[in-house]
Amino acid sequence: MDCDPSMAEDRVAQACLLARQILDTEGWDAVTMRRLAAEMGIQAPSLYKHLRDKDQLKTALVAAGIGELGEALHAAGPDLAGLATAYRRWALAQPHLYDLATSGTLDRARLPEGLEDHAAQPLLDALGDQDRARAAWAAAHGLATLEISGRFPPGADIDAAWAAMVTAFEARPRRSRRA
Amino acid sequence: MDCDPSMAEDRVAQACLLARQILDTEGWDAVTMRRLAAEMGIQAPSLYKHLRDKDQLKTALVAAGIGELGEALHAAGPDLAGLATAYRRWALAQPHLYDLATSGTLDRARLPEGLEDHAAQPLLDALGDQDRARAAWAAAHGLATLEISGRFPPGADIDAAWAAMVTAFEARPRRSRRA
DNA sequence: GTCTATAGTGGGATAGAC
DNA sequence: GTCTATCCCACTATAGAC
Repeated sequence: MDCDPSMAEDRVAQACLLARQILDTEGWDAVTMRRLAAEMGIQAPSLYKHLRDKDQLKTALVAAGIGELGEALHAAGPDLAGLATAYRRWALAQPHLYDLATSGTLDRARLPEGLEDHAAQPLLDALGDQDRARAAWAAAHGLATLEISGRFPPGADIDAAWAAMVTAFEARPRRSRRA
Repeated sequence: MDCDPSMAEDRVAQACLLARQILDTEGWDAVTMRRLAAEMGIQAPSLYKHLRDKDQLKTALVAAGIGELGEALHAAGPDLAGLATAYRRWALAQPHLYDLATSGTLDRARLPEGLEDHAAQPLLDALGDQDRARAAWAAAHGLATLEISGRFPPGADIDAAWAAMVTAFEARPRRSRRA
């Protein structure tokens, strides 16, 4: 299942797009089957003729989020500073989808094969090896989530924190990267 | 309000300790007013003679979490590697409390004054300036949350990712730290 | 494919008697 | 400070008629 707008006459795609809309503006808790149905002009139980359960919807949104974030990174160019900016910008532009896609457990079996790897590829290319790439990904994720949830203290210079993260990971590690 | 065990005859402290216990073993969703009351041997409505609402309980647990994490960092010694290890160990030892204390919005007005600053002090000392300290804190937070929620791919070397983070932040930045 | 009706579950919180 | 009785809310999901 996906949320392709081109097939919006399909009830499934319609529900998915609507869910995305509600998610973006009000968060996942606001996405209920009753509300989806109401806004589609049908009764809630009728949704279950099209969707197996609510989790199917969630999975589709998570996949869309990971995919879009990956596209943003692929479009950003190879240097770490640009990747960080792209990552941050995408996360802040749709904070609820970012949270949904990156928090909590992930049922990899229900996601498209290779989706995560493809999204992470630009970071791997920029950092040189898996371990540094994972550390940098985690750093970006930490900064993004803390910024989204307003966890930095009121006067904090968040731009500078992102810049410090980029600086830290730009320096080559002591031992040369694996051949 | 706090969760001091020494005053466990107090209903408030009793509820708080019990909540902590349930949180640690089953997560925040398992902490319900009904269940707390049941395990205390009273009826749910009676809880509201002692607690204003459920959020009061949550705030106390969040404060306890931040405080304990801070203690772990203060006990760890000054070097970044040791701090990272202490951070990771504490987070993994009580993942549910860690999540509760670090995810979602934080109502600073209801937290003890200076609690966060005190907890963050060791990182500030180790990193030299606020921006690097915030970046490193975010990196540790990202690694911890991703590890707790099982977000790293099955074969990932998580130890190595933590080590790469420490290495990245150990190098001094290009410009000398502010005098 | 839609409807009505409803099951089943869970939650937070309040009123008022004792 | 405890109780009983309840209210309110919300949700996912199913059964069966049309």
